[in-house]
Amino acid sequence: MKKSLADRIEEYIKVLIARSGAQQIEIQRAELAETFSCVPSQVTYVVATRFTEEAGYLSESRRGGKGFIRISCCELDKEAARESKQELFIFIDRLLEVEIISQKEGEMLKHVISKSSQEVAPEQKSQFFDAFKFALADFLKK
Amino acid sequence: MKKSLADRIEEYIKVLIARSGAQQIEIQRAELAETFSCVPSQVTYVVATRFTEEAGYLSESRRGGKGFIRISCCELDKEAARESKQELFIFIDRLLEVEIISQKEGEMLKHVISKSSQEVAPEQKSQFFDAFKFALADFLKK
DNA sequence: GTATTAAGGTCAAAAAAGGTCAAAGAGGTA
DNA sequence: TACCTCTTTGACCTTTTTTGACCTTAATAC
Repeated sequence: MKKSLADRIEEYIKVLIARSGAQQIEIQRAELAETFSCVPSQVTYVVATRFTEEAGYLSESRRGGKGFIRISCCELDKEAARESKQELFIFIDRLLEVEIISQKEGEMLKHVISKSSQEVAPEQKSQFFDAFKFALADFLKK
Repeated sequence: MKKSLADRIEEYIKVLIARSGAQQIEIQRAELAETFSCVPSQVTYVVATRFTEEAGYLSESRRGGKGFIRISCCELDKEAARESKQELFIFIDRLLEVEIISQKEGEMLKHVISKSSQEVAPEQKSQFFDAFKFALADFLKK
């Protein structure tokens, strides 16, 4: 199969990560776009579709002067956190199925969990999600 | 990461604080600007955006002869967390009053917030509560 | 006391990134 | 062919940084 532009950019970024030794790299969106002679939003597309949390990556960015896109290849902590979060979401889905909570409540919980967990330090996320699940179960028991 | 001027000034100030041993330093705005060959207001910008209360700092200043900018690294984490949590709960109460959420939803939120926040590091609790409040507001807007 | 000088503050414009979203294109597949 | 999914593009938006002109306040000199 012929590689698409997106595929080639993805590969390039992966090489950068591998080379860096660290588990984190920073790229300039415009610069990378220049390298591949494409529009900057193409880079955004690649990062959004290929360097997802599901795929084991985390991406952050900053706009303005000396802005950047940081892609980190997450370690065990992050993997554990991902699993705990997923477990929690599955738990919520089950609560929905059996109608212990409403659709709206389920969405609300997922939303606030996702957003607020961003403020929790990586190494504590897993515990955080577990505690949330426990607290939710605990509450509903009553 | 390509550091912006603001980043470098921030770093420099943090080193000054670390070196000083004390939890308070005083800088001359013009002098610092000179060091980094930038306009003085750049220093004001850095102090205003990076050494905020939220970030655990307090800044004061005096104009005129013998003027200075004093930055103290405050130990108000706990107090801030307490306040943020209270603010969040008051927000939830208001949502209850105007019936945007149900009694059950309000209790559920408070319960999971209290329990899960126990897993969040002290210095991040305040941000966590704020983020939760924001996420909740954000969710309900939609 | 008043004038001068030596600080720091404000605010808005310009510049420098990255983000969003929808439309158009490409490639497969029933 | 019709349809669907993934990719590519571009116009427009938001955020963050940098700069500079102008304002305010405090100490000191007269």
